Amino acid sequence: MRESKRKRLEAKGWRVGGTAEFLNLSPEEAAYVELKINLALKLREWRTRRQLTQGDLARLVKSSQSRVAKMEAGDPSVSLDLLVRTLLALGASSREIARTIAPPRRATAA
Amino acid sequence: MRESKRKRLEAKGWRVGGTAEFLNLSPEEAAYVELKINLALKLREWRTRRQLTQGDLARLVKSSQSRVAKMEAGDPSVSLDLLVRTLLALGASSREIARTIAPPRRATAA
DNA sequence: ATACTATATGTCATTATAGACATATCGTCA
DNA sequence: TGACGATATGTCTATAATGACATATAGTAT
Repeated sequence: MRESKRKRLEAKGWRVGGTAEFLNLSPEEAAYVELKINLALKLREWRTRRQLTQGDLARLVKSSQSRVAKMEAGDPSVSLDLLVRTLLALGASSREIARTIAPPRRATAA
Repeated sequence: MRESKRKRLEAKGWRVGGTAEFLNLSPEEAAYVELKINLALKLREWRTRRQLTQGDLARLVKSSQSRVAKMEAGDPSVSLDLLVRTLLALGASSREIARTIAPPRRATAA
């Protein structure tokens, strides 16, 4: 991506709720990493809900356990493409992905 | 990504409404390309709305005119990452991106 | 403690995507 | 017609992301 140094740092110190504005990120950079982190969290949620190990999922999407771990960790080396493709492979719909990226106003809440 | 041959074909013959199921794509592959195409269309919409040429936008996001053209054409060589980053750079919000990926139920409609 | 299973982390060679540049195509205006 | 501005398309080298593998670190049993 653009500057992998920064990314490396970002993804290290993240905290679940209200994620990444404590570093000197431009608004759109922050939005971008938040978006990725939300997808990452959702991915783990889906995988565990479906009772799959990282290895299982890796086989399912023809990747590797380590890459799945990195996806779920929001590692800067994983692309949106891979995250989205993997979520789709897990059965997520476009709408569910959209909701993950940004919940609609007044969501019914799970 | 996975099979660039296919992708090459996909992105060629696309039609705006109800996009890509006329090729032998798996459901999730289809969802993935639809998602990209929707973002591509939105990108052009935002750029033209803001009265920017592809060259202007390219400078804005430190890319090149040709890459912007490819983004808007849904070229398989452009990543979700680039599309999303560019939309964010144009001022789109996560919610707007989410709505582009999948409109919420019963949208108020523009 | 050891052994086993799941997950995390680091590295590497291969592959995909990047920006850049040339050039073709299109539209419009003189 | 030709010239100009915008967009499209093809190709290049450089860079980033990929799967694979090794290995470290939980966690949970016995």
